[in-house]
Amino acid sequence: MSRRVTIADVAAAAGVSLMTVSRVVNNNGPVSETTRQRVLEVIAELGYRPSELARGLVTRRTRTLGVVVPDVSNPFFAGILRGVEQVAYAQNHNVFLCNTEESPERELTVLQSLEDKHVDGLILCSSRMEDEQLAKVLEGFDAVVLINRFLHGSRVATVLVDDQAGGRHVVEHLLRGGRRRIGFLDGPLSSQSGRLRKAGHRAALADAGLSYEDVPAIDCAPSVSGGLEGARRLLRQHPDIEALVCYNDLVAVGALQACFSLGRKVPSDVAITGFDDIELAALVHPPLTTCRVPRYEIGLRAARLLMQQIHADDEDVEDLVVQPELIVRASAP
Amino acid sequence: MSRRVTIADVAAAAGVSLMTVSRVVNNNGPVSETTRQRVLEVIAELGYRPSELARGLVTRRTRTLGVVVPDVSNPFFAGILRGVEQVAYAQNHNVFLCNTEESPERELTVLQSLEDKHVDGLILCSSRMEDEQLAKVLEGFDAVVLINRFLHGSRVATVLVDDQAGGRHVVEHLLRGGRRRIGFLDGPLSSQSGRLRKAGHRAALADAGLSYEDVPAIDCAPSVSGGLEGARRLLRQHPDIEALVCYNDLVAVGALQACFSLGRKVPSDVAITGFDDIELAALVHPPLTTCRVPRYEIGLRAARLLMQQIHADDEDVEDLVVQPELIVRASAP
DNA sequence: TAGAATACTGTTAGCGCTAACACACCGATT
DNA sequence: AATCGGTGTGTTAGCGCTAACAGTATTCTA
Repeated sequence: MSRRVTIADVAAAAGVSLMTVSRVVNNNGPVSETTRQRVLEVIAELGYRPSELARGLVTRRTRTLGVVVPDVSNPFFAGILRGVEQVAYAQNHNVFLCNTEESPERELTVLQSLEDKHVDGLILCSSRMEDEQLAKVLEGFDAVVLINRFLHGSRVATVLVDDQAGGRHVVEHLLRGGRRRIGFLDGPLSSQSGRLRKAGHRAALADAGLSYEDVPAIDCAPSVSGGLEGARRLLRQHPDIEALVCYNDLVAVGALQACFSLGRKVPSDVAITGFDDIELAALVHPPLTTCRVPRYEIGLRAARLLMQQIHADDEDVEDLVVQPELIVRASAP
Repeated sequence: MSRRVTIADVAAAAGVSLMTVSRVVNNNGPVSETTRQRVLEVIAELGYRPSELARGLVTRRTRTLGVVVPDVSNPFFAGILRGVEQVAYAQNHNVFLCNTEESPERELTVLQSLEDKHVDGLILCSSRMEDEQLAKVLEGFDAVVLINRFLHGSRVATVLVDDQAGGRHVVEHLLRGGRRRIGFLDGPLSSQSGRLRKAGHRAALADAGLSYEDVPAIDCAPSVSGGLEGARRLLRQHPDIEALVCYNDLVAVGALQACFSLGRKVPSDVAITGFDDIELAALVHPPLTTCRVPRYEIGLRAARLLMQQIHADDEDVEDLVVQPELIVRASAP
């Protein structure tokens, strides 16, 4: 790479001062039409492009966002990231991506490095840090949006999924289909989403005059094998189950495999529902009825919220709750 | 955000010059042990962190990489990205992610913006740009690694998948299993990977004394529906087919569905193979025999190659060919 | 026609940092 | 005693850019 063309080169070649070039480039301040044309010509000729580094140092705007996720190769976060990058691109910003790999130490490290790089804003997904430490680190940023993480006692914009409504949709759908004896594969106890979805299940049952007390329910790992084992146990303990509500699509795929190995037909013997609507959900046999969490849209809206904060003068902070959508397929028609 | 602590604040508080602080921070140049300790104390007390922006401007190193992919939400690219970020993190670099959404114009735009941001190196996946234009744009970067794209007549480091070997593995495996009458769902004609895999198929058949001429083969879209349609047509035209070799796992899933709807048992009537080993491959029924493309590892190795270039003085450029691995599952035992 | 407003351009300073050099001080060498 | 080389520190300049102010020349107002 030969030396980059600088604003000084352009100024010299066009026979004007640095500021005149700067004014043309940034399109602010008055410049006569003839001068502007001459400068633009020289710029095109030399292929001048302003250094964002130097610019950022003086303007304190880097046109740069940070996105921190546990793991990009998780389709959920990849979808969010794509949404964020879409908005960033449309507004001439670039996106730093950082994986935390679920480690709070790494999370802290990457947040600091993003601060050192002077990002204009930060989108932090599913933070695993303690409230107090998180609040402190976030002070280093001008604009922040949290996704899937509520920070108590702090005015930070937040985007959340309405898991409770999603849980309710799923159960109501099964009840409408005439299934009364419903079993639950609840996923890991530690999951906040799981607890919220469970609350939604309970509410739907209560509305239908059913109690949650004697309902067959079991925790399981949020994976295919977790669903397989869990469903086997549940179906053996409660052979009268007509439907299985699963924590997410992976668990539901496991449940599907369990039904297959136990000779239970899906959906005629047992209906199955998942959650998230990952690609896989539509591709297994039978395809899964599930609750779609609009990950791309979450990314879009979080990024828009962030850009709003970046450009706004006031400190007002908006929150957002995204509604999941019931997707009916053959596993629970 | 209150004003950041600068090196001047530290220098003043410690009663030394800026350079002494700089020397302590960067651990270069001689500093007496007592001074070093005092400076370190002040740094810790004030919470000073050097501005990467200012540093980058003068050192011409931003500790920043760019990764350009068609679409992060494609698991293949997400896996690569994760590998790259892993290496970057380990070496204190940050990663700019850019999606091109398959648009050459957008690709050009993001490449320019990465140049403007002074990235130390670039990893470009599956570039859709013309050779000539690409070569020109890449001149703006000190270090470049291309993934899944060969650039003729230019010395650019490249990481490629050995698709031909992969294609060969798959067919050889089927032949070993005694299947002689093999059908091919070749994917889109435009795919370079597809052509290479096809060459591998042909070589394996030739080695077994079989000609490729009268072999049932058909192009199809690289998707589930493409595979479904293609397999239906192929199986109807050639009812004696014992195995289907599919362009990728999605096509294979479609083929699986086609066999199911035609009442052909997999693998007893028809064996099926995919390519890529996406998550889905292990989760359908029966699970797919496929060829694993190690996307995470590709990311790792591309990033290491890039870091090597960044730190090396010479202009030497290494290439890399990654071997796909045959994964045998129930769809073609 | 004086004075003010406007349009255009230039100069200066500085964002936060480090490279390069300058300098003072020490003990060791000739 | 003069010279050398090392060690620790400071000073200066400048990376590439823009904010803020300072001119000019021109036009407008009363």
